[in-house]
Amino acid sequence: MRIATWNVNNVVTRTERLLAWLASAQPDVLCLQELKVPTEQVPVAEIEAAGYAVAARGDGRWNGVAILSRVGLDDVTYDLPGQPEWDGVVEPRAMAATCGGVRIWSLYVPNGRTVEDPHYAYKLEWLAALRDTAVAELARPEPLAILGDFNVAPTDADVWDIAKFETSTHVTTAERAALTALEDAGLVEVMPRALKYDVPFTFWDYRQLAFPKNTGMRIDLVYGSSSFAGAVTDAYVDREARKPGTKGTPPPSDHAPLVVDVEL
DNA sequence: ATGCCGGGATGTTCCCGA
Repeated sequence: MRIATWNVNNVVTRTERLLAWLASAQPDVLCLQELKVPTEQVPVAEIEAAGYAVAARGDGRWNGVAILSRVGLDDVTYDLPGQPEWDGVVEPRAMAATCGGVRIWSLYVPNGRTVEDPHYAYKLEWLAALRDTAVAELARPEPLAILGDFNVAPTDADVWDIAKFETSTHVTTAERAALTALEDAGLVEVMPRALKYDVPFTFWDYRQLAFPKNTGMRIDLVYGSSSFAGAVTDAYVDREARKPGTKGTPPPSDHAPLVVDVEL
């Protein structure tokens, strides 16, 4: 079974790339983030024509998550229990489904912006709610996988130059402690291998030639229950999907897909 | 050269992303 996660940075702009990637990578389940369109604009017909059931929720401008599956899509739930609000709204940043016997979460963790910004406190509250959710989900009988854009680099090696992040979010002690709390709850991180360079970055900014210079970050992560993590046979970042297309075609997302193979 | 950001609405400029 092949399970993947991809922050697509607008699912309408990226529909053609999404369909091409489904055809080439052949995932059984794909978690998407940053749909950036209202739920009704998600290209459900095109995705279904490609052989996938889809459940999605978007809010129109930012956020938005989806799960695509060709191995069943059951018990779909939206939002974290106790998910904090932003500006009075529970944003569409988390959803779960049971696919092929695996309980799967698609997550888009808040960015945080700067450590002084209220968005950063929101991010930490959000990660605390995620930890509580993980505890509850680990009590379920199925193998559990939590995939998505965590907006946290687990170690200093997971950004291209830690010296550039002295005052930044994504690398703070508090954010990393939130990841450690997930592990303390019983989750295990599934580490992808690098297909090029030493660190399997998953994000490269659109600006300043970040992709060709490989000034990237590893912020899209996969955590699994021990039953899931123990069944992983391979995991990698598909850098090919981050490359620009031919002239005149839509640009890539700024994130690359993260692919996990499991034999359960 | 993979090559100097991209997407959206608040719209012809600004906010956001990480």
